[in-house]
Amino acid sequence: MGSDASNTNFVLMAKIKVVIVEDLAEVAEGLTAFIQQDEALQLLATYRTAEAAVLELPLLKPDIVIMDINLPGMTGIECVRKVKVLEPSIQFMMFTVYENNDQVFEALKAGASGYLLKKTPPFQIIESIKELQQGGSPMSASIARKLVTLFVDQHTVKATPEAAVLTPREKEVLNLIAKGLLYKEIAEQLGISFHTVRQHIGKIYEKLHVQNKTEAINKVFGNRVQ
Amino acid sequence: MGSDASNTNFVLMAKIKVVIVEDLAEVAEGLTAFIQQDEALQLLATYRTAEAAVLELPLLKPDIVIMDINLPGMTGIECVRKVKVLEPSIQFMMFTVYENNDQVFEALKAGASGYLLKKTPPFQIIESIKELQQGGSPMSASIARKLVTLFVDQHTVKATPEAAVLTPREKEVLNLIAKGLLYKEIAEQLGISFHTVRQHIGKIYEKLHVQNKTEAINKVFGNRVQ
DNA sequence: CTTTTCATAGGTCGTTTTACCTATTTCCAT
DNA sequence: ATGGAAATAGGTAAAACGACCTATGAAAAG
Repeated sequence: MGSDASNTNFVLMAKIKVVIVEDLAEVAEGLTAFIQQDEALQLLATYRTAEAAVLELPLLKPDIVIMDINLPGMTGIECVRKVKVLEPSIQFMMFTVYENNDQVFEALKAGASGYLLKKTPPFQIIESIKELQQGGSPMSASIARKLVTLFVDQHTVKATPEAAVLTPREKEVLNLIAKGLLYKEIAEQLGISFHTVRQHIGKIYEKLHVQNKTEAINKVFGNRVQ
Repeated sequence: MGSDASNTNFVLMAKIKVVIVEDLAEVAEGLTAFIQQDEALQLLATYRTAEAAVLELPLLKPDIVIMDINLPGMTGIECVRKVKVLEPSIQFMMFTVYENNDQVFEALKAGASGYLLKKTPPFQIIESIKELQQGGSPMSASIARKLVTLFVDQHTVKATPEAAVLTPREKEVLNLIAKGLLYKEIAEQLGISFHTVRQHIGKIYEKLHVQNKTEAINKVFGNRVQ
């Protein structure tokens, strides 16, 4: 490996192969300039649409793709999803002006690993490309906060007004519901009657303002489904 | 607000009040130097132990605490947990050489918002303090990757042998079940009949070897209950 | 060209869940 | 000691669910 680097003793490793997918010419040109300035990076191509990228990326097999989200036609997120199943080794860095919660989470689920805002200073963009190549998930601090908040919400029994009202016994019952037990099984496990279980569950639903098991579980344990 | 900045037209906002909790003298001194060099930051104090910090932080009320994790006696994580309940407005930046998964997640659950590795270059540490103050969650790219990986694992239908058997339509139905929708609501949403929904769900249960909604959700999405 | 799978639609029947009631005992706080 | 909530137990009835069937058209696999 590294035979293409034999004519220079400066670059010891192969250059990081980068592709840009961005419809705005100015943004694409700006990125291009920064990338071309860096010895460790090699810009392979720039696409204006997700449709073009979907066709070409699996053939080009770059290391890193800088992907705009709001593209005409297919979104950048959809593009990541499609390419990622074909070539999971390609790393995607989302690049957008917006920091909409759902977009962030959708992009990550689609297979993106990095998420930068367009206001990120150029030197940090370059730095982030290298971090992404090394297996990191570089992201703007405000984006990271969204992930942290979600994580914390999911791993703490919510201290929301609603959940806080549940009595210890009710929380106990709710935990057993979440395990998938039937009313009669919960009754047996807790050594109380079937009717009492129903009574507890009714109170839980009332306090949480929900109508069924699944909603209650989603409400008290962080909701992991969109 | 800002009366203490009236004698200079350079600093428009109050300085960011920083505290360091770190037992290693060299590390603490290094951090101190960087912080004191920056006009926007003000170092209030440095503590050598978590025990001392727990007592003093609620009184000092700094904006930001740079917190080492591996302290003698009480850990930095435990310290964050204790102080955070008393003064939730204090923002904690974990600062450690290790990037152990559990430690990262425990620190975030305890209430930390930022997480830097000690190898982070000084200018980035300073930058991160400011980002934390502005409500972001600055973290090293490798730390962020841990969060992203966990998030993706939790929000994708598991690649278990069982779940892999589900058809695209079945996965779609399962996602709607997980949201707490009724059969008739799923039918409406997908534009198919109530009977077809039952048919899909029956097949899902059969393939997953489960008997009801909750078990199916627990099986395919990571188990949220202990 | 046949077989299988998928997605669709339907029926029946028993079980489970949920809503809406009443009621008793205990314990805690005013 | 009285009022309130928590935990217990029960009844009734409707809605939702799940098991077990059949069946058809399209698409994929053989």
